[in-house]
Amino acid sequence: MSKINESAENYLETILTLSRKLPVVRSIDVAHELNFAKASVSIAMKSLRENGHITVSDAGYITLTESGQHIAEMIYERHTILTNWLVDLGVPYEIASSDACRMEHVISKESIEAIKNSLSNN
Amino acid sequence: MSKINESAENYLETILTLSRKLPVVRSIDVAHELNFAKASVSIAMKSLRENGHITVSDAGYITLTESGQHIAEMIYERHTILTNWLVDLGVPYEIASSDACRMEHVISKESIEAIKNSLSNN
DNA sequence: TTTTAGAGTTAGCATAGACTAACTGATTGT
DNA sequence: ACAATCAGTTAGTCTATGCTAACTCTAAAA
Repeated sequence: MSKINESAENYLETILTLSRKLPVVRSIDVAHELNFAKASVSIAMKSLRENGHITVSDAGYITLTESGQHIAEMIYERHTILTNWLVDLGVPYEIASSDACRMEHVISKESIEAIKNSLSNN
Repeated sequence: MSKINESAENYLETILTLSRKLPVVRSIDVAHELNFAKASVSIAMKSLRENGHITVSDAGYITLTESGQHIAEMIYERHTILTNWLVDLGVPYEIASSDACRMEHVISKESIEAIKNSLSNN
């Protein structure tokens, strides 16, 4: 369990968003989504599996465990908050989203909460 | 010249801020400021020197070149903007500043401009 | 049935960026 | 003068993360 880094967070978030678009999520889907080599994804999935954040069926279908789901949703929420906030400030969606993708892994709980609050009472 | 990465940006920013606090800036001062081993700083300074972002005197005094100064000021401005913005939202200064330190390297020109504008007409 | 394509894995490599240990050279204190 | 300290450097290590090349296995196509 545990042991989470920026890239792992990103993979988990990607698995979550893909699971909303696709009937099943495989390594290859993650690779295509992120434009990574499938070998890189294979290794990352192995590590996520070993750390208990995903399970992988015999058919290669990836499912988030409770901890994986938790992390993925947390990161996804951050992504949404940051993107909305930047878009509100007039930043084009594509740029806002790609900035959010990088900031979501480094911002503190406190700051995210503060932004979230400022969005609700705008 | 050129060739700049997140860690180099951070070193340049640190040299700039130290140069405002200290009569001269040496590698060891940077190491203390960042809590890095002096060997790590030595290697980083070598690279900054080779890329033309700093010069180092015989006595070991570090000076930013034009390009180094330019980058350092840009990052420092981002740091200030991000910190102020978070503090405005109610985030404690220490947290705001440390978040800014990580976000300043990954946010786009467009987003920083947008935040800057929102700060001026608040 | 034989070939081909798709998916996953492993081995080996590269870069970035930190670290410790050990050395050099200069300065300082006794 | 000599030892101790301080600053800088180099060598070698480690982790994180990406990559390509090459292999396996399965399923589909001819």
